[in-house]
Amino acid sequence: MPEPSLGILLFVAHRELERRVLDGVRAAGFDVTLAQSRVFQRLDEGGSRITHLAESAGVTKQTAGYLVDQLEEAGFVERVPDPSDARARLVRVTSRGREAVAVARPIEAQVYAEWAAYVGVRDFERLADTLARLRPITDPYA
Amino acid sequence: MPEPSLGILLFVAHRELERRVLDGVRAAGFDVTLAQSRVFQRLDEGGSRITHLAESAGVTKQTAGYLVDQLEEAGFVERVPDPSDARARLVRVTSRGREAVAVARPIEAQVYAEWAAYVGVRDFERLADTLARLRPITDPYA
DNA sequence: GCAAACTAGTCAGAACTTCTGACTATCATA
DNA sequence: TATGATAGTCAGAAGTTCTGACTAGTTTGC
Repeated sequence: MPEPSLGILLFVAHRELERRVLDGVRAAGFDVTLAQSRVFQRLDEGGSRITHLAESAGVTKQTAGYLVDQLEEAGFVERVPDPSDARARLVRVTSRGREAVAVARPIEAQVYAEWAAYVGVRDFERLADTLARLRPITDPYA
Repeated sequence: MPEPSLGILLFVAHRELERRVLDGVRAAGFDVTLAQSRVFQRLDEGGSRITHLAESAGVTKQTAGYLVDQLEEAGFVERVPDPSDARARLVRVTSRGREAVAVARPIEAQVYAEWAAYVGVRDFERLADTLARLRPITDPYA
């Protein structure tokens, strides 16, 4: 058992990355909360259903619906009918949402660059690769 | 920029580990919430101050105090005076708290074993090692 | 076809978590 | 010993998430 536990290490790394990106996006004038960003991040290019977003983000569909309401009101996403199923609606990123992504990406890349410089590019890439290979068993709703 | 992003990979790995351990601890009859467990995990052997717990868990000290109240009521921790500072009190794990830890540890180890088997022991150990080396810049309150 | 079971999403209400701001008690310092 | 800093709590509000019940639309099996 490593000390500190791998759990804490995963947690603090994720929290730091999330904090940096969210701070930057907010500083650029996009008013997003942590919970909103976690749903927003998981939107697929072609749009996602609420139920899928909920599973993917690990919250109930009521919660996902509530957060999508907020994102919609802020103009970051829109709901459109799902042509393949009249019960469902697709949540899609709007152009304003894409502007926020355009701010977030370079900040994320900057953090990765700092981490890679700190532990070495090779080890950083191995870290990302191993986590990606682990994903099938860590994220059943990938 | 990897796809999916490293942020999501860190998140899902942490969430899966946390879920497994928390499910197991609850199944053993210890009624703990996610927020409580996150504070509890960060207790030092000799006891921790509320302010330190708050910084380490990334919440305000009011929130940490509130969660410690709950943990105290459930019997997992106790508050004792800090001999070195009469303003402060130390939050310490009780014997009941230690029982919960005794349930959590093997579950955690089991998850690690599964992950190591899935990606290979060497890569798993590298993952843990790289995250540990990254910690100084991901966790200023280590 | 059509009734039964299932799925997508919402509504209502409660519980939990977290925050801001203000406050008391104690400590450190000059 | 006055001044500013620190540990922690209290009060109140906001944000997040849950359980349970519900409507509308889809799929399946007879």
